[in-house]
Amino acid sequence: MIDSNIFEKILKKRSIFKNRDVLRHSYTPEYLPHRKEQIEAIASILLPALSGETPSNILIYGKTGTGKTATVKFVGKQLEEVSRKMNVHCYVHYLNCEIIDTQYRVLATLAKVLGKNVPMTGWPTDQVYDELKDAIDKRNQTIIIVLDEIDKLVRKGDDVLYNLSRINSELKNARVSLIGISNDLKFKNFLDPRVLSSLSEEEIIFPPYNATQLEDILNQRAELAFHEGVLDEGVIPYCAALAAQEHGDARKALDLLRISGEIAESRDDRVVTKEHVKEAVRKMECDHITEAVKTLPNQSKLILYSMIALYESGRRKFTTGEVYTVYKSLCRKIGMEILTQRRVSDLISELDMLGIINSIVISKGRYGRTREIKLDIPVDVVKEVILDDYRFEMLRRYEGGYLTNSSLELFE
DNA sequence: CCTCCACCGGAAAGCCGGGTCA
DNA sequence: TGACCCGGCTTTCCGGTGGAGG
Repeated sequence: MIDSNIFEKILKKRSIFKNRDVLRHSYTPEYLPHRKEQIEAIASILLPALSGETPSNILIYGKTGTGKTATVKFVGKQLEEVSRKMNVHCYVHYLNCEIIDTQYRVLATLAKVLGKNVPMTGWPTDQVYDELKDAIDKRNQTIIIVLDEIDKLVRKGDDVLYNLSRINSELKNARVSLIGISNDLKFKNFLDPRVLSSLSEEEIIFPPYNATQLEDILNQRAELAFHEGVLDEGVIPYCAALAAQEHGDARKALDLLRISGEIAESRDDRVVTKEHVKEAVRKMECDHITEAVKTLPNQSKLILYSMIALYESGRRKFTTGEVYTVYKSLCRKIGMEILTQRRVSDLISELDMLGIINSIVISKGRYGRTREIKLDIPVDVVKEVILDDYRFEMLRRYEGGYLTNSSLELFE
């Protein structure tokens, strides 16, 4: 065929996405479907900011992908817009505490944003605090500080929250109010009661989206993200249904849609179908597991590897004891320290919690009570991930032979 | 109905690296 | 700087247990 005009080829390839960034979580859309109630609630709490009063602090809860961050950013943007028109000094500063995760960094970052020159390390904390106070108080303004993933901050002590929550009493001209966002309801328990009561003057809960709501969200984004007609009908409801089954996680739904599109694109398909979505689900699961396995501690990796060894010798179910015997012999072969069975048992339950393996405690009557372990993961992928670790390089030498010699006969 | 297997899983103490404070 | 503390990981010890087989 001579239809090999290079531009035509590229154009064809481009035919799926109009703008794929719309499907990323960093994107804040023009309007947020099904969050009217929360938007209005936040807006009415922040309203006093426009008339020079201090808005109440807000604590926001909700699982991942329920639109907390997007909503807050959205309302914040609108507030800044109006205040500019009204000639009021009112600013919203957003911090993600997963990245900025210590008292010092929070204060320093804020001070920097407000135009102070504070080094990111080195100063005593209270000096930074004073600088920050100074920066805030230099004119009549309202500063709203958004602390996303605030639970991450609390784990390392709640001094910042304590300081920030009473900063108002030390200011003459300016006002500060806080918005904390968390997906962990339990984090309140770790908080000093005084901080908690000041922080949670208002509480707003973001419920998970249901399938129909997710569908609306996806439709809205898909219109911007995809060229017309590339989505097979049923793709969006399918993605929505899958995500709704989990936690009503919009982030997941969007990921699903984007990855489906990417898969279709990479195969030069013109239309995204349900099949692509199914493929995307598989890919996401696989990526998730690979990631989890990569970050596993060494001992857990070796335990998992022992299970894979058993699996490859044809076994589909195994007990703690069997895994332990194989594990011990592998430890000896590669000269790793051998943990006790008690500990290994704990590590096995950890693997179970992570969803890498499936285990249940069953009783086999006379033959004891034990955990029955099953692997339902892409074994060869996981195996490669483990062997990729340089510390397990030497395991490759035993490939295929590890069970025939010493360990297998142990449980004959 | 009792036994007894092969492990479960709680409690507590030890070890270790890192951080804090006088 | 050394005494001390903290939290995570691991070991030790041990009581507990569902159900096949007698």
